[in-house]
Amino acid sequence: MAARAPSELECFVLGLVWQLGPCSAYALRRHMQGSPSTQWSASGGSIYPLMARLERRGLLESRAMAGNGRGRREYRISGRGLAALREWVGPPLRPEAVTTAYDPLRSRARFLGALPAGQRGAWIGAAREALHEVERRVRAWHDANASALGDAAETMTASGELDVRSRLEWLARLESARRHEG
Amino acid sequence: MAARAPSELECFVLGLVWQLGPCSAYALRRHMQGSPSTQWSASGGSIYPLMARLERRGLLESRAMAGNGRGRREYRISGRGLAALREWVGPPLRPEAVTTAYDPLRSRARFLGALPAGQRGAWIGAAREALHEVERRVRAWHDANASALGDAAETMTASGELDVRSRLEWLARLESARRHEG
DNA sequence: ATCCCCATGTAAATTGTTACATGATTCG
DNA sequence: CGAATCATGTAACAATTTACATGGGGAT
Repeated sequence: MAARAPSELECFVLGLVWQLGPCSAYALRRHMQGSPSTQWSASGGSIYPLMARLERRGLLESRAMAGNGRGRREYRISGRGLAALREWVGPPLRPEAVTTAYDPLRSRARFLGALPAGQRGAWIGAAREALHEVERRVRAWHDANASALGDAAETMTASGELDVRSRLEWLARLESARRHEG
Repeated sequence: MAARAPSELECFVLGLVWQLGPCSAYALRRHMQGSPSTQWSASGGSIYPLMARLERRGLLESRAMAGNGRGRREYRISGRGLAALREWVGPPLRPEAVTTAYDPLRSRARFLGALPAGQRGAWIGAAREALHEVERRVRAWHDANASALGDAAETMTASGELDVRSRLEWLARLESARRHEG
């Protein structure tokens, strides 16, 4: 009867509840949807059943919220929940797991050579422009949320500013590799 | 009766067939499994039905291979397949799509603060070690496959050497952000 | 009263994985 | 021949998304 290991999204939500403090499922969804660096859609179809599940397993606790809505509940992380979060974060990742599992930009860049030569530069330019747009959103989010989160490192990972910078460097290297061929 | 847009994995396989030239489904799987920068497991359960599907849709063509195995077939990309590949690669990605969609390392790093303070440095060290291991595999793969692929940029994106470098920089910045807190 | 937004929930479809089954070939 | 390996295929399962349904509250 070994309880199955929680999924990535389940642990991620657990982490968010830990980080944000007590909040409703709806507030958590809004937070995820508003963040510039989200890996999941935070759709109702995933979040509501997921949080109910986590409560049944004793990783979240909830109490009914006054005032608003249907069975509106406020969730907080339990002691067992924090332990589960640590069990998820802590163990070192295997080499296969430190490399990104799913990445549309890289997948496509890999076959850039299938495009007519004249289009490749424009493709890279458009990707850089999209990344700059993300950079702007990250800054805006950072300014709006810096106070709500903990330390600087936490804010940096939550906003995704680390990610954007890495990707811009990645793109620059790709461009320079392409340039050196003529 | 608009044919649905091919999935990411379907397009990725299309790209690989284009890049590798005519090959069997098995050879393609081996290539994917041997590559250090794979985003999919390349399991039989995904690849075989997928390539049969792509052929039914006219994006791949195949002919029976002599000699070996059951219905062993050699696939090549068709004209329509190349067009579909270009339609997938070409269009600029929206900002939401240039950011990685799924990333275990970043997900966990985001909640590093949930670990006891004394464990955080070790966690980052272990992640760096795992990335160095990937770096070694990338180099070995690069040396073994450089000749089989086209230009330098193609080899770099296929091996994932761009990715490892970016991630090591990402990790270094994370570490430095954590250090500046005490 | 009605309309719109907040908030929760459900059902179906999509996509991929794991585990297994099966057939052909090669090698001792 | 028998075992290991190459090669294809299937069936059950898991996770998430999309689209939809529903209910409560406030504003006009």
